[in-house]
Amino acid sequence: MASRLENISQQRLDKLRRLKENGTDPYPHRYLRTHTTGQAVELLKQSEASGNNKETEVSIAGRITAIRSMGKSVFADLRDGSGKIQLLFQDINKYDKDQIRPFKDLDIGDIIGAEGTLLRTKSGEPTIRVADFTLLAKSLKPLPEKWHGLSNVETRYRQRYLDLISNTEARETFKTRSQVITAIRTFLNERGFLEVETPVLQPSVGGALATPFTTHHNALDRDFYLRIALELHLKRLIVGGFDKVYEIGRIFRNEGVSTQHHPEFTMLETYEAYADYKDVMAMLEEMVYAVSRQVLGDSKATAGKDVIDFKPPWRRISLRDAIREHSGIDFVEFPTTEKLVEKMRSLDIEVDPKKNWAKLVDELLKTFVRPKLIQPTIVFDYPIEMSPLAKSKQDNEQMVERFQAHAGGLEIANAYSELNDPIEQRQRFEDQMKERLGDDEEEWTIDEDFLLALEYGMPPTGGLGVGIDRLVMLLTNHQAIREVILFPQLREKSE
RNA sequence: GGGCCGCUAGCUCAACUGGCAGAGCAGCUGACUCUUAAUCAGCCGGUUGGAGGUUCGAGUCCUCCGCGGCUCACCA
Repeated sequence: MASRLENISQQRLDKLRRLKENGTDPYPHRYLRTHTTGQAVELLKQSEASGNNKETEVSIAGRITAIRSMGKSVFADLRDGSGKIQLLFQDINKYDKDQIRPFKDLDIGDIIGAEGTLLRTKSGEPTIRVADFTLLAKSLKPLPEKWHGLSNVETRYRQRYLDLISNTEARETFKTRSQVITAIRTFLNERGFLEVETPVLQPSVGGALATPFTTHHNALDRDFYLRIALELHLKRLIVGGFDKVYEIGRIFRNEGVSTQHHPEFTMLETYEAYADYKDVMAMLEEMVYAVSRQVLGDSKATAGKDVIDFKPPWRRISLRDAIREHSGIDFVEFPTTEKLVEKMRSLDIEVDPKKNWAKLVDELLKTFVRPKLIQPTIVFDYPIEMSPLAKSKQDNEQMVERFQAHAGGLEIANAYSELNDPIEQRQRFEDQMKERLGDDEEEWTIDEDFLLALEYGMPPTGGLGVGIDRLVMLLTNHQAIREVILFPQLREKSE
């Protein structure tokens, strides 16, 4: 027995065959439209405002999303990238004979071009009275339900095009995402930053502590890693004399997937010579504020039950004070792993015995502090163990000039005064490798070329990393990173 | 990887403590010249994610598997 989908597809294939037999090309090459639907609606408003009673002729093109047949008159909704407009096929019997057959074979989902005159129906709907139309692409599959749209999460991700056709909210989210990136580029370009592109395939990974993806280059017969950060190459460019650089690029981390993590995501990193982390704080505030106003038209964004206001200045609190405030633990009083573990256990906090002191501090931040940071908050001054690429504070060798910005309970930015002492940098890399991989230097992957670059001299520099996906989540009120990634990674579905 | 939840027509959803798998939309046929979730009449449409099991009888209970969601773990 044929399924319903097979029936529908067969019917549409029959229509396709009929159209071809009658000389209609169901997939022609181009169509000359004079207006988008949005422009057509605007044009109608203008001519109404000017009292111009002459009927304006337009041609538009898009997908038919609804058909309402009234007998001799038929209404249809047509949507393009700018919006939608209603079509009126009035007294279809008056159409040319060779148009009637194609008209009868039109389906919801087909893409057509239509020309005609603008009018407003008595219920006020902007409409084009269609004089002639052209089939531009025959659709062979039924669209999701018109009223509820497509709600199955898995299908929305696997067939994002259906999500975009059916769900206004999805369209808006990804338009916003695009606008956010444009606004960031505008902001940075106006400040004299140079946008650059650096390698995705790298012989050694650095700039973050994350598990990389590995791949293989056949001709060179060697393995490469997909980058886990942009940092080390951008700082080479600072060495090279580009004083302000940025990159907006995809990075890859071979780690767990969650509502806040995705194996490939988009990072903005900026580096500015002769600046320090305080300059970066100010720039970040201004940038997010500018982006919010440009994209949302407001400094405030709704995030679940909260309203986040990005207007500077943001609250600033040291990591030590933040953890003390929210967990009651002053980590300065517990300067060793043993003492900190003891203190945490005394407060009934479960402690992973594999974690070192820095990781425990990080856990305190993630568990007790971050979820509370709804309004934009800059948490600054981190222990040196957590930050191998950051410059230590002048008055305290154990702390570095680093901050993370949080909003809506998410970490949205990480920044520091860049360590530019090549000897100290090498030492920090080696300490880090020992910590992670032990004394077996064969296992270490240290970016020697980066260290070499530092030896030529890098100016004092302020660096910044912003998770674009998370920023977009905040600005579009989404709680899952997959909602702001067009084609999220999913397991293959076997038949 | 662990825990919990989910998967029924193309889409959105029903189906009591195990008892004939149903509706709306979409589609097809017909009526209707300003409709807009059009309306009205009729019709078509199912491997209930997959494989086993229990039972007279399984969408429903059990086991295994697949995919997804949430959550924990992981995560600079």
